[in-house]
Amino acid sequence: MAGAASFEVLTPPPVDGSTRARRGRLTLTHGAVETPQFMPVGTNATVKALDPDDIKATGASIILANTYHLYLRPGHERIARLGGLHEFMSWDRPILTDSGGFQVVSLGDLRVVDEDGATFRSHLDGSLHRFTPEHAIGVQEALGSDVAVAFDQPVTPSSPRAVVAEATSRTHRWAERSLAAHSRADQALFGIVQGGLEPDLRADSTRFIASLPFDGICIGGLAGDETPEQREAALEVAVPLLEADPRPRYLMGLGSPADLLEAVHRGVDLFDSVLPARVARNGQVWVPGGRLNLRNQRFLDDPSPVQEDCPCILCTRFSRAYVAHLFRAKELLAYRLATCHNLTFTLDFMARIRFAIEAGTFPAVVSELRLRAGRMSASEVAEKSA
RNA sequence: GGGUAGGUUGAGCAGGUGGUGAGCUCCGCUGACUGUAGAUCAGCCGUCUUCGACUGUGGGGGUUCGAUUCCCUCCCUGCCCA
Repeated sequence: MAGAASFEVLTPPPVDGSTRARRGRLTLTHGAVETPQFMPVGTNATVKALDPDDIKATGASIILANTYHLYLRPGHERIARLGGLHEFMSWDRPILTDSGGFQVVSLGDLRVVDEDGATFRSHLDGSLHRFTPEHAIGVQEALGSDVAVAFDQPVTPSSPRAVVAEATSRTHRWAERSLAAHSRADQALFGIVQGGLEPDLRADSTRFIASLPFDGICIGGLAGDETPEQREAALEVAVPLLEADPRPRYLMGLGSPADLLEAVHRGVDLFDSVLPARVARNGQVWVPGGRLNLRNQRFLDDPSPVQEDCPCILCTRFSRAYVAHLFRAKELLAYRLATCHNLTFTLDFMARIRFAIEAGTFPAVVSELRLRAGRMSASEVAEKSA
């Protein structure tokens, strides 16, 4: 193992099997991350609309940046010359870089995958760029993130079994190459499990990735077009195989409070997603029990805060009416305020989860947390807990 | 007063020189968003009994089988000249 990360389970799951939720601490070069934890996404070395003080105020202890985007612009070598990613973006806490693997699926027609790597046509100017596992690791070492991630080939969860099988086995070969290419001693390296929604492929992939000396295990290829039930089933295949594994489990790409809760319940430690920030920029905010669309007419005359007990700048200083006005006027402050709120809500939700795990009350309060997250209706929660 | 260009669904426009104008962009309404090609996208946006029907091109009148189009008249607006 690279040795740049240590993970300690502070509160293991209860022996009665009522939950796999666990409380841990991941220590990285730039600081400790209390788990379960959510990582806001800052693809272009910025969490859109926020400055570093804003990000800290949300409670974030680690953020995610993107290898592919920063390679294209402004260039990883330039960032290295300028002192590395932390210095460049003035963020002194941990950073995890995604390898660019996600762009293999998200860029769709702009890329071609072969055994050696992926060729992208830049979404910025159409130029051609080649990503291999070795290159993705080299770029991440230049960026100097706390955690680098192996280059993988995710596929849409609903893909045919043959497609999933091929991408998964290729991801395994790329995992070994990523490990072999990695040399930076102050940077951890996580490997990525694939396997789609096929239980046997998911299990095989989990065993294979776990057999390699990574510092953490990413569960990839989800947060796509699968249903929550399918996703949870995939987790119930993968996580038990990692039960005795000493490393953190990171479910890539999840997002909504309800999804985070269900995944923690099934043993996941780390998350990232653009969802809270994107939803915020598009005018909607999370509140206990659901979400509000601030562009709705009814908020124009609403003097109340978005959420009574929220410590964020939006809720403590402004009314729903004000931010509703800002969204209509397309004022830049709207995006900042709403993003601050949704990230604060998400990170506060994770803090509540951690508190409950520590207190040993997590199984007892899952229903209450589901209600807060807004996935189930009040009656559904009552029914489930009855 | 004379000349001239115009008056199209909340706003701004397109189109239409005799054969059924509901087309665009804003605005407005609602929804979606999950390892960010996203401060984006989608649906709706005259009325109704909504797989359809009706109404609508400044007002009134005329010609015609049929008028947004041609004729008369009036009203309103911009610009130019007095």
